[in-house]
Amino acid sequence: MGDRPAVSTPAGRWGPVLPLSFFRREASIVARELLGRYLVRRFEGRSLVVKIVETEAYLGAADRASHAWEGRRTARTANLFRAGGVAYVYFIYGMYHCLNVVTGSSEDGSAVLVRAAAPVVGGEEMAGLRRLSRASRPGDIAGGPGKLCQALAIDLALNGQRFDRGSLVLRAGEEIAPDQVVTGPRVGIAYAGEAADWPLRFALADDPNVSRPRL
DNA sequence: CGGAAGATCCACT
DNA sequence: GTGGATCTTCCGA
Repeated sequence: MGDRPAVSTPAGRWGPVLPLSFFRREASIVARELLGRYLVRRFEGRSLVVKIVETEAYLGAADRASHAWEGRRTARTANLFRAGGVAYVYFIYGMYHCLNVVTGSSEDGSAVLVRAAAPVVGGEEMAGLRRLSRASRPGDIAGGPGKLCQALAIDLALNGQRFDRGSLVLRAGEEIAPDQVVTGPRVGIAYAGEAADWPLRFALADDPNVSRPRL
């Protein structure tokens, strides 16, 4: 708790922009502290805003579930090995993208997957980007990593972008009390052996936008 | 150079 | 609950 960097720059509408120092810490700490933050996407002249409600930490070379497992460095994962504060976006299952926030120091390959968020501004436009005529249930807009990227028009064009400037910015948002956070094993990584059980998934308790399986 | 698998989502039974 | 969509990425041969 005492290791949170000061975020006292002049506040914009959704709180101050998170400084690069916020990201350059251990991935599980950043994953927990990203809950309640606002992700502001500038797209075609408008702002789309969501509040992060679910994250997962990926620890790098020692984590079999991580794309940086055993230090793997490929064209795809290059941005994972940069210093914290940039985006790592990848394409999966032939049709979806996933958004990661790179954490820690350069070379350690750690990151946080942004799994789910609550719509705050631009719900109508996000529903359109998702190709939903209307959102019928909570979580339809951004209740999963693939949905979130569709809703915010995130694709490989944003790979490597900084989160403290540009068209995808993280702002301080709300302070989340520790008893509002629930933890569990990560989703979709059963192949990862011992790492599959590590409690690196974080979510806001009882938030309807959290993806399945519920924590 | 081929093939298998994937940090997902949706429709259908 | 199950399977199909869809294609990049990566590893092994």
